[in-house]
Amino acid sequence: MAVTIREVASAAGVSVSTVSRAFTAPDQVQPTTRQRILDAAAELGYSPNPAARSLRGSGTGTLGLIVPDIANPFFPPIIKAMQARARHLGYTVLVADSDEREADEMAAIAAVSKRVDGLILWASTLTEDRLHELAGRMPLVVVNRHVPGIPEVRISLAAGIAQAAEQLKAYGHRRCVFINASRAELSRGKSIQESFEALDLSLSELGPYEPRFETGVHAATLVAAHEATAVIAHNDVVALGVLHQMANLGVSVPRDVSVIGIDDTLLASVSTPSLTTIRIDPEEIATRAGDLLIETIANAGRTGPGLDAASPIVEIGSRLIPRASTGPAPAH
Amino acid sequence: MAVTIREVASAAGVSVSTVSRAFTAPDQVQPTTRQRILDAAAELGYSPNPAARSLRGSGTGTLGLIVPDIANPFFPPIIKAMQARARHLGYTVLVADSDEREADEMAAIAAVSKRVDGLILWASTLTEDRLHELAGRMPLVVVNRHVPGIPEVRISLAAGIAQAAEQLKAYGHRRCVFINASRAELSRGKSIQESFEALDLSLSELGPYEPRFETGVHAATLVAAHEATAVIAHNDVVALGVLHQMANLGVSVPRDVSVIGIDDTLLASVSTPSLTTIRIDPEEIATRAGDLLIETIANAGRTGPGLDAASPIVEIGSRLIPRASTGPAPAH
DNA sequence: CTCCTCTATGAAAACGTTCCCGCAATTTCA
DNA sequence: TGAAATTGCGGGAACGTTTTCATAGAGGAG
Repeated sequence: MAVTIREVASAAGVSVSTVSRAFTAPDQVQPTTRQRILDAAAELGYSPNPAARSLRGSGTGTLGLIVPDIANPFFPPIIKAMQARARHLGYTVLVADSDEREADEMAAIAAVSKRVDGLILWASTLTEDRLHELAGRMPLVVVNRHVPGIPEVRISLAAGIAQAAEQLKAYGHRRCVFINASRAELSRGKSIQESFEALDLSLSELGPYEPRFETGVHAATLVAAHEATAVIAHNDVVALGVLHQMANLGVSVPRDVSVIGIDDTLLASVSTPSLTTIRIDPEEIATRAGDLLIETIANAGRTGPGLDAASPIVEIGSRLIPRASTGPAPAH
Repeated sequence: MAVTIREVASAAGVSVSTVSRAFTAPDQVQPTTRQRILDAAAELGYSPNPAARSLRGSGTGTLGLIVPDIANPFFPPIIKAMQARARHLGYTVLVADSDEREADEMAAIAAVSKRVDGLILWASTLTEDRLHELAGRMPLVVVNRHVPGIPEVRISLAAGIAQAAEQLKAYGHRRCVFINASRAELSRGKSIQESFEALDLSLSELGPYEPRFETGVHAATLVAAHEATAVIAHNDVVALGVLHQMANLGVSVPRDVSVIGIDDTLLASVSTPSLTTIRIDPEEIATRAGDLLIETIANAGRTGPGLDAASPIVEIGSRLIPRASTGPAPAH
């Protein structure tokens, strides 16, 4: 039914080998011949069948991306950016989500693993052993997870947190609250606590909770008890919960209390007041993770799997996006 | 490198044909033999290679979904639901976005078309001719687009709009404003205008604009001039723009003005005040569209392409989700 | 003029399945 | 009990590529 390489070959008066080469190794075929082939292909509407292509062993041309939750507003821009990057590099991206459950993640991996050349696992729930085993079978990149020997992209909130502390300090805040729902990026390196202490700001930690809107609602009522004038939330959704409850309590943001989110999702820019937040650039993370995977794939082909030198770690920074939910601390 | 059907065959002491049958037509092989094969396969960690499988002609086991914009918060829940549904039915979903530009949509289609058994095109920008041509080459389902002869899922906002009108009427509103940024679902059937007129409510239309937050900000300032006490926005993002600007203007929602969004995205439930909106169930639409495509694929295999009787149209309803952004009209 | 080295091309194997045929053994029916 | 139908399985072609190997011709060096 579909037009095959053979038809192109006979239309151009060459063998199938030459047609194949005209596409995959254009400089191995004489310019005039190549042009004739390309013309014939265009005329017939030919494009190579990826199934046949990958069967013969040259990879699938597809990258797998497993995220915890596609519907979490943090991920769609990342998916979009990775698609764009991958398409630019001649790859397709196959996305699946794990629902943050190990069983579902395994199922997702099983479903895509044979269709892709490599996998990006975001905040994987798998054990270290399983990840190593998987890495032995196919190129792997983990994000927001550290496993020795596996290439990794890590997000560092340090810069963003430091800037948040600087801003709050400059605004005259003294006592702050952090609503914790366990972000892997925060458990590493200089902790949020240290960043605040360095500026002589007190920081109380609430939680750990689940990263939900209701968590913010709940935590907001506790802020007063801590005599705090600023809140940093686990992410934008939680921060919006805080905003919501503050409004209910008749507490004005930012006049009485300042609120800071994390992620800079769409939510942050469309809330009222617009939300000061710590941005993690989706394009950067998508590009770096995608490129790292492609590099890992190339290396696997070259040196064989398992034989990795120091597996690379790339770090993504963050920065504060000041908006309307932060302002001067109320005069005491 | 990977374990093939041949190794399973020799491990189980049968031919490759039998192993193949054990997986694809289990009732054609004797139970004891089948079990032996399944055991051997499990032991070796065998799973069939999709590339080889699709090469031989039995489809790719993948559904293609092209949406205008992955990062639009309306789509991620739909993508997620379709993935879940498809996995349940033994399919994988390959998602791409068109950025609402014809050229990009063509590129996206070209990139995925050879890898999928069929395509779901959401609000396609392609011409009717192109769509017909495409439908001749592969199973196709369009959503939010009407093309004679092509299976279609359409969203009807009629019920939701009617309920919105009912609620506003009951709350005592008289004059309303609709912020238009061209929704295909509204241009069909009983128009929004008619729904309101039927309840003796006046409705002024603003726009058409772009469906952006800033559109809501802009439109909000115009509401007072229309002496309206209720606003229906093109979607939730625009509605949040309205909320934002109303707050700026010192207009209280819902005390002075009621606001209604469309889509019931995450935004609606986490805004302050929470947003009354018209919900389109993502699970329903994903399930119906996915099932329709699978059905279309099955029919194409049976009767050959192009030979379609009446191509089915399935309609998805909508309903009002009352939240805190609507309330009694202010006493005049 | 001969031999050698390239370069451009073709022939054919291989990739891992599925599925059509064919064969034997078993069951069914008269 | 014999013929016919059915069942369970194996052999092998086919799917559309890529890639290795071989070959023919073109040049270049001696």
